[in-house]
Amino acid sequence: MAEQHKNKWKQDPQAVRADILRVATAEFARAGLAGARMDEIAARTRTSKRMIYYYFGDKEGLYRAVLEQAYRGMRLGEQELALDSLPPEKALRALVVYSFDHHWENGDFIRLVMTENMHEGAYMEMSDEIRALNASAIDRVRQLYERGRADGVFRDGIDPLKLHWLISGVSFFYRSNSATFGLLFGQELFDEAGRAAVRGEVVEAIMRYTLTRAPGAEHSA
Amino acid sequence: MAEQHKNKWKQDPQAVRADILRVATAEFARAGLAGARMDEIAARTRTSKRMIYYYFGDKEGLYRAVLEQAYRGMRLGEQELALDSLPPEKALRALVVYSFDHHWENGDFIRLVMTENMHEGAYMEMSDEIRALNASAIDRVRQLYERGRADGVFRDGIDPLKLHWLISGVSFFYRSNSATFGLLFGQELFDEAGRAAVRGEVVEAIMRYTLTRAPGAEHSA
Amino acid sequence: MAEQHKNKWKQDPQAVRADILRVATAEFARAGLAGARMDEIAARTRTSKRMIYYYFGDKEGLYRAVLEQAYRGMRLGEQELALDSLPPEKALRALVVYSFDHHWENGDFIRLVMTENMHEGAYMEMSDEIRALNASAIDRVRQLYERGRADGVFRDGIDPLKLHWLISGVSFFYRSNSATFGLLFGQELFDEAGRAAVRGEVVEAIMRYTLTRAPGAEHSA
Amino acid sequence: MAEQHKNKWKQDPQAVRADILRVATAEFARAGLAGARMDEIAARTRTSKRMIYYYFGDKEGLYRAVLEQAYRGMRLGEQELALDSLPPEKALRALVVYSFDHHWENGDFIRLVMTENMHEGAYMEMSDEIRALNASAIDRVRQLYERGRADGVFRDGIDPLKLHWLISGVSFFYRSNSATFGLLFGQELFDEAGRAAVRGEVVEAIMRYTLTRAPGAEHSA
DNA sequence: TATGAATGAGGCTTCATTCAT
DNA sequence: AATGAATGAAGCCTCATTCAT
Repeated sequence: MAEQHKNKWKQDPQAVRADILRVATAEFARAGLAGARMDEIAARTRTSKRMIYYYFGDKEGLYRAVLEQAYRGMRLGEQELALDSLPPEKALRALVVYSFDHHWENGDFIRLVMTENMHEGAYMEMSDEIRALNASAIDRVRQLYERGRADGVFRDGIDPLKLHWLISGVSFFYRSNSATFGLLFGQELFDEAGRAAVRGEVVEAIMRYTLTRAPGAEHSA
Repeated sequence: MAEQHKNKWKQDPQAVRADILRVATAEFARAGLAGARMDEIAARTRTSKRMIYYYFGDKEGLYRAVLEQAYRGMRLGEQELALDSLPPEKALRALVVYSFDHHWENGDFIRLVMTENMHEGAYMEMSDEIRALNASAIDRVRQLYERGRADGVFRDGIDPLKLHWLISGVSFFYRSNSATFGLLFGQELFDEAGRAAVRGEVVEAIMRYTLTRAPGAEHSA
Repeated sequence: MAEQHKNKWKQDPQAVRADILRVATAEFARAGLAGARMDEIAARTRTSKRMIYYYFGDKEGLYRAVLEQAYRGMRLGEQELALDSLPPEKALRALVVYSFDHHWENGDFIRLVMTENMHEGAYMEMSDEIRALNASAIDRVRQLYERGRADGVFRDGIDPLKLHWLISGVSFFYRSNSATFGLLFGQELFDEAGRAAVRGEVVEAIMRYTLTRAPGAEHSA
Repeated sequence: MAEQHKNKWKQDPQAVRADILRVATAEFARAGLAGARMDEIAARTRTSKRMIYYYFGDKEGLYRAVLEQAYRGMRLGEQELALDSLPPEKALRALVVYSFDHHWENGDFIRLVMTENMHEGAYMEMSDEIRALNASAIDRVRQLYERGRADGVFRDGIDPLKLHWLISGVSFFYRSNSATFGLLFGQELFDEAGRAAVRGEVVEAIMRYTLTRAPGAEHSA
């Protein structure tokens, strides 16, 4: 009776795998690869420690599976954003806003990527899937940029890859370094209002970087 | 042979402390707090494991000392940059270039800050010194911005704190996430030429964000 | 040869636990909490050091388990003494004799209690079980005393708790301080004959403390 | 200036020794031989760790010195009690009361003797001085008893050594086991009122054990 | 006589992983 | 497919003690 929550779904390998991955994601995100504890994961799982090894081989195998799923989830989320139906400038604004918020809301993903970077990308390197997933990300930016340049809204000479890098970078950094930056320069940058303000400036910066004329000119005209 | 370099300079506490910190910085930067190995640090030191505990108490105490020294070194380095003697626009360009390069060259610092963010800034929070060190960083940007605004080169309405955040953010991210970003989108972004190109775009973005008129106008005139 | 007795009975948790407790009891009794060595315990066990931590968590957890078992064993032993079938005076004599001998024969228990008192009872305080066990001990004395008082053999005004304390005290002290007392005043007090003599005097003292008339009067009459 | 309390009395070996012994007594009493920490002692001393080794050789040497001093102090205290000027019965009452209170007030001594008994008296055995000190203790009881027996107040057949043992035992036990006994049977036995009550019963028990007639008869007559 | 620095040996505990059923 | 028991290797830390000055 005290164990009633264990083994609810015997004979459902997919569910067991998903359960383990859910718990492991939280644990690896919390503590990194070295800091994560297999015991902790097993304890929070609906199944036993033995099953983790059965399904994932070892700690690194589990970590890799977690990383892959995290990237998959992140990229899938991005696809819900329909940029093609918007005019280029609005689409770019939407993309930046989305990127900024999406990163903020996915702290576990951020922390897994930080972890992975601490390991010099060694585990991501093993995963063909992750690279395939990201190829499309850059395409979206490229198409958007080309569309805007054709319209004359976006200036020439911008490398879509660097534009993507810039947008990702500030979005990522805002979340990844919120702890230290908040401590050093004030938590106000990271509360509800501060986040809106920073996001506004990020959009401003990206638009000024991209647009032919200064942003806001459309309003003054 | 493995022990040949032990105990060369007995009875020099400052040197011993410095030696330990040097080695520990590399190890914590390499593997994070959980992944670092006291044995590894001790082995690479001119002294013994016992002395590490003698001087720093425990692993966390050593980590804290490493973190403090890393911030100290980073901020001290920044002060060699003389911005006041340059006109605002050139000074800002110099600041961005310096920030970008300085972060790139200090990978250990970057990785320690990543580690610290994985720990939600828990150890930095204990250090009054670190906060004191960083207070001046923001002042430099503020003074520069005010100077440029007075001259009319910089537009109104920019928050120096957010400007500092933006510059730090892209500089930090370029290094912190070079592994994963390079894997996903090509290592060319991070080789010598790529770095120059990215740096150029970063300067461009910051200048466009800040200047009253579009950057490069000075050249075309 | 040193390892020949390892792992004879795999997969029998109760036996493993019991084995560990048996060895740990001897070690903690020998050297106290600080002086006991986990390595020593592990070495004398049929299992490994790792299993001690598996079952008992840490050194203090093991010590607590040892302490609880020691009290349990001591109190269980006492229950084999049937006092109700004897007339009060004889029952009290039997109780004192039993207490005196029982303490003497259980040196490990004595030393564990000494250890616990060195720690101000900190570990016993955590154990509800130990307190429950001892509640009955005082009841037995109370019932015996009431019976004797009803018969007029025991004088009025005695607090059963203090009577219990007195009996326990001398019984405990005879064993706990035999080393120092024997060194200072002669080992003869603690050899076979000396023990019988002291026990006789202890009984005499308790009876004189309790009886309405002087003890031995029954013989002279 | 931060160190002003160190080294106040350079060149006064006796004071330094006394200072070390004072601190070490508290530490060994607190934690026993194995649990005591040389660092802790050194830190609380007005001198340095090196001096402890200089004066006492090693930890065991220091412990022995502490033990000897503790016994010396205890026996010296006892000599202030003038029994010869009192009639035997009153003298015995005074002796019991004194023993009970004196033990209670000297918790450090009690704990050192407990410690020594955990070590089977191994260190006391090395000290001729301690044995010499205690020889006189038994003499005092013997003389008192003989005096009382000559008067007819004390009954025949009592062994002064056992009488001494009995008095010491209950006095010692009351203090040594107050933690566990208090936890098991209530702390009231050990508060101010409880202590007075227990002391009264201890006196009662010893008097009933010793006197020819029942105690209190003198009052009723 | 005095001190801060240094040390080797050993202490407790934790980890990812595997075994027996 | 599943579990509780078991494990070896290695982790961090503390101890009494001694050295260099």
